[in-house]
Amino acid sequence: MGKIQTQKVLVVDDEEPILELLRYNLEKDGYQVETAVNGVKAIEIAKRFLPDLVLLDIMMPVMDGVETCRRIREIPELQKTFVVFLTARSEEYSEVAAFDVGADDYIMKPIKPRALMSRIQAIFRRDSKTDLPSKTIETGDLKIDRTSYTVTVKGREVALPKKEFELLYFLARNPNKVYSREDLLANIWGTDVYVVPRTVDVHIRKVREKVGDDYITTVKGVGYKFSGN
Amino acid sequence: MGKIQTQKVLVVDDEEPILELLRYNLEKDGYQVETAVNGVKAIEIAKRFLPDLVLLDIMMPVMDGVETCRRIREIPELQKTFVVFLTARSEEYSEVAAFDVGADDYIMKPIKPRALMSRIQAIFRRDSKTDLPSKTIETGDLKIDRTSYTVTVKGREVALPKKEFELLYFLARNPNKVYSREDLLANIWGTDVYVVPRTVDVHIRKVREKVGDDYITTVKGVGYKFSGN
DNA sequence: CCACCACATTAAGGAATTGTTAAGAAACCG
DNA sequence: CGGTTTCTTAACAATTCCTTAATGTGGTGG
Repeated sequence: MGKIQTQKVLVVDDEEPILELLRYNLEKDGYQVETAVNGVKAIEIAKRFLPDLVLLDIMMPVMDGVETCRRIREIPELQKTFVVFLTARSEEYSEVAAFDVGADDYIMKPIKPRALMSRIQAIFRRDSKTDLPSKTIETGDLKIDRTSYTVTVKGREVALPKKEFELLYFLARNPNKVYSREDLLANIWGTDVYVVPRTVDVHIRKVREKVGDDYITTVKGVGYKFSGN
Repeated sequence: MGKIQTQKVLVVDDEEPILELLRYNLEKDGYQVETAVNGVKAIEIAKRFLPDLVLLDIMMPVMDGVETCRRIREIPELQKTFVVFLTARSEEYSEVAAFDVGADDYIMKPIKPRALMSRIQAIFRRDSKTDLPSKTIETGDLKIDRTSYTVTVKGREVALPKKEFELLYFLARNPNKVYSREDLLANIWGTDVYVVPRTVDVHIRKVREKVGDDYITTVKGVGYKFSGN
């Protein structure tokens, strides 16, 4: 496994054990690692270390991950740097918010090292940032804009509440893929909260009410999917 | 509610109240549960019980969780078993060691039963995803896509109800192999429900009605087979 | 040629799943 | 704090799907 890597990774988290866990696994895979315990120090280190990838905890004292990411994005030398968020809760910062400040990926804690490493490899593999997830998804006469949490249907703009938006956004990211209620709960609500699966139905209905019945299809006994026409 | 689960869970913790709490919640959700109060007994029980998941307290007398996990990983029959650590906040330092011996996840104490159950579901769901065989089958002008639960015949997309889809998908996975009605019932309906074998005929007919008569062939006195042209 | 057998087809009742609504709880916002 | 929006849950309605049994069809051997 001793692949020769020259990639530089900066890990930012306020919890010492997490830093060690990540450093241990990254170095084992041959990455060059630096760590920082808050956003301010991260910026400092980033300027001289010029990492290829920053792993950034969203919840931190002094300067949180979102703000740190925004500052990193302003540094000319770091234009090509990847930023990946680490987050414990789906409630406080959503995937949508993370992408909005220029994150390249979004990983939920608890961190499973093997899964994380394969995600990181995947990020480096798409070396050009051309295939960044775009800020909007467009199919037919539906436009989903994650910066404003709005959806435009046939030119008519509709504002969706958070859960409804994320539901539609999640389904639309993988058109035609069927997700069970449990899949949707795990991905949108997170695994740390429990809500009854039928709650999904209600949100589905509200989304349909607002954007029309033509986009989300029910697959009985299985789940829901987005049908790009 | 009473979904039939056959998943086996071994809970290992030195605190009796924790064991009871977990047993109660797991059994309520239909899991088959065994418990052990230390690592040595856990290994013993695991060898004969062959659990699908082990919930393992990190801090235990006699043999701690990390060592127990290492031993479990050495047992050939338990290669596919998930190991999830239970850990209190103050014990976070052990994460590195925990993942290094092959843990699949960790859950923080104090345990919130509903969140725990949702995490456990997520773990098993992840598993069932990975061992699914190739998601789409293509032969001639028929395409069967398990991701979207749709079948495409000569470019025309048809939606099949669950049982019909499963039936077609199952037959198509082994073209030209003849399955008796009993085989099909056992594999698609499962062994714990009884339906009369002729029910299969009705489903076969409905599938033919939707995708055409050219794909499923009747072998008189034996059963049905998928004929890849 | 007819009786029998296996499968095909149909229709109807019941089972299971999803749609819809409303009400209370929780989060949000001045 | 109020007032408002959003989220969750539970109840009931609507719908789809599954199963069964009854009847139809074609082939086959006596």
